[in-house]
Amino acid sequence: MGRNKVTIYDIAREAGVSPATVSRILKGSATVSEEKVGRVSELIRKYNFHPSAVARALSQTRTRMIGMVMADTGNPYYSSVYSACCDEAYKRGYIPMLLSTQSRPEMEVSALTKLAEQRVDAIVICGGRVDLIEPDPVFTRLLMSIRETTHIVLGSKSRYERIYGVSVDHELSMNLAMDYLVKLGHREIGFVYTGIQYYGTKEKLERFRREMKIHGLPVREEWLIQVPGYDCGSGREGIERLLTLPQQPTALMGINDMVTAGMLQGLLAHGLHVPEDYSLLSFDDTYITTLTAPQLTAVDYDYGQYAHMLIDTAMEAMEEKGVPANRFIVPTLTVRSSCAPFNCA
Amino acid sequence: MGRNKVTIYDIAREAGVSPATVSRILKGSATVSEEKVGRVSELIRKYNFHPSAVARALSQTRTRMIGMVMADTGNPYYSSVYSACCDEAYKRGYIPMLLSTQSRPEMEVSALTKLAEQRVDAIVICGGRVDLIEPDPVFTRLLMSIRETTHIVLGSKSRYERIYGVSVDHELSMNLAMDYLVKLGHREIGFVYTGIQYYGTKEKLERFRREMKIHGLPVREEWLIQVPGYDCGSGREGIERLLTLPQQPTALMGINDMVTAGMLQGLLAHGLHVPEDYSLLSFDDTYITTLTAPQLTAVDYDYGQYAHMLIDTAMEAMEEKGVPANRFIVPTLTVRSSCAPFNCA
DNA sequence: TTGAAAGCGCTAACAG
DNA sequence: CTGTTAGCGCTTTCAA
Repeated sequence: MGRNKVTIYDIAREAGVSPATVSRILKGSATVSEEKVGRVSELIRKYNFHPSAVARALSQTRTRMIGMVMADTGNPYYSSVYSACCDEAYKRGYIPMLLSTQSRPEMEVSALTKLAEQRVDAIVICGGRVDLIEPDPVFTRLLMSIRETTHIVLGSKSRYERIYGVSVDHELSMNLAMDYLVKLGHREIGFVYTGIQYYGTKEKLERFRREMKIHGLPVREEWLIQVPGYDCGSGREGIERLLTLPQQPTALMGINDMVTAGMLQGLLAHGLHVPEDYSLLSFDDTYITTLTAPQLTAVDYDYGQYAHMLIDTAMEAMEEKGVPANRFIVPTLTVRSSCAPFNCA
Repeated sequence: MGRNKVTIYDIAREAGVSPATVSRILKGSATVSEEKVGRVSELIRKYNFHPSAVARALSQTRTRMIGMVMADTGNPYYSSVYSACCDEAYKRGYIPMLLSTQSRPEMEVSALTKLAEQRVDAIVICGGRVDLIEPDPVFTRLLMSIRETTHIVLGSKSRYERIYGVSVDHELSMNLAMDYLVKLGHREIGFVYTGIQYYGTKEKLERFRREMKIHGLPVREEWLIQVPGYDCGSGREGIERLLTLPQQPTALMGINDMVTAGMLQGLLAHGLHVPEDYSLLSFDDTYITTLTAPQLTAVDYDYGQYAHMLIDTAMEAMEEKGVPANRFIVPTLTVRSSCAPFNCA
């Protein structure tokens, strides 16, 4: 099977032209006579000829593929980013090659290596070790070596020369969340989080403390609850721990939609009501927020815009334009039904 | 950038050996002297040399890539299948190239065309027009033409010669669901569904009617509610329509997890309780089922096994083994908290 | 407007 | 065990 692939040589021979002419017709160079275009086009159709992207890539020393390394395609956050990036890449005539590392750090190395071998024209990395506050030296070295031959764009802040970053503004995200809750009258606010080793969490936590101070509210350390993962079960666990405390906040934030959905489950399981007993606010605003009852109010990133900037940055890097090292996307707040005003008795 | 890529020629020259020797070392053919292996390996490390998969593919006329066309990577069903397929492909030394068609039929054509041009060794197609009961002639023709050069495996039943299928057993799924509900004492069962143009839905519906008859239960047509999409909003809409009816079933099934989550929302919004007032049962059992409160009881497909069979079938097809045209994966039922026994008064 | 010919970077006989 | 050589299928000067 497939051994008998037809090539431009076959087409050329049968059409009585040179392979070069077939090649020209394939890419639509106008410098070919109508007549030959017709003959060749017909043969292309007749044989269902699909020119080999492999041969073309070898010859042009570029693949028109853009590699993507994502921490976890099962996570709706990443799958949203990915979907949007696909659209953007297609629009520009590129095809995305996604490698998911399934949250396993060692797979980041193999993913990057594979993409380098595939000679993708650029690599977009979202999540994983690039987000670590404490950079991993081995991984950094790999990144540096690949950067010599392939353009790299991170879906987070870049601290590296000649590696670009497009990042959510985590601090502004927290601001939005806090402002909203405070405006609703909440003065006692808790936060269920995970991943302090990552920038996103660290920045949110720091901004949380700062904003509390600005608003003249006391930070209650026991309401800052660290859980093991970004999943639903972690959210439930957070609530279990919270509910053992003698005093309770009136509003709670969860680090992402899954954790917050878990928190909601936990509260409901205890016969508590949202938003009557607790206001709940989430970060990311993936479709998860619309699946729960009540639906979750969440800080929202425009994934379309995010993807656009990611791919644009990659394109500009390839065109050797002067690209700014870091770009940020501005979060907004999408209000649904999980938060209510708090009126102190 | 990247123009100065190092090749096996550079390595060979500097090591004082032939390119062929470098090539042998790269793939680990044992027939090279220790000494040369050492010298070459060192240079490979020194230059961070990554052999070009493009050149290799051209030379071997195979890419070791397996293409995947998925209807909607945002849908957790497909992202689960994809993740599992990634693992399976990696294990076998293949790398997956995913193209999402974002549920737009016209993108199926471009996705297949691109994968054919990329010369992937096999293509796995999940969802989209291949699942249509009424096959699309244009699409079928494309499929037939690609099948001449590339092995194709469908994530559903295949009706085509030399195209293989790995499919969920939809009829058995419905059986499992019905048996469970009937065993709980439900006699009045409704079904919110969409996609009658697809096999999966048609088979479920037919089996639903048949099972009702077998159990001696009357089918109430007004409880078979067709909604516009596979999303949460459709589920809510289904419930709205159901609640206008004079009589109500005691148990409801939703065509997938999103629809069922929407149904749950709809019921809760009306002050109804699950499972006390209505039992709710879903199909697919993606992680969505664990995000709602109560968590959803659902018919479960083993995605790991599904992916395994999909990729295995592709491998066997490539090895020209005698592959059975269609294989099925056997569903199971995962019981959570959305169904309760029904005791007629 | 067209064709010849030299690559692109690797692999795989085939000799030696 | 190792080197030479001829592709793999397309693009791209360079001439004509």
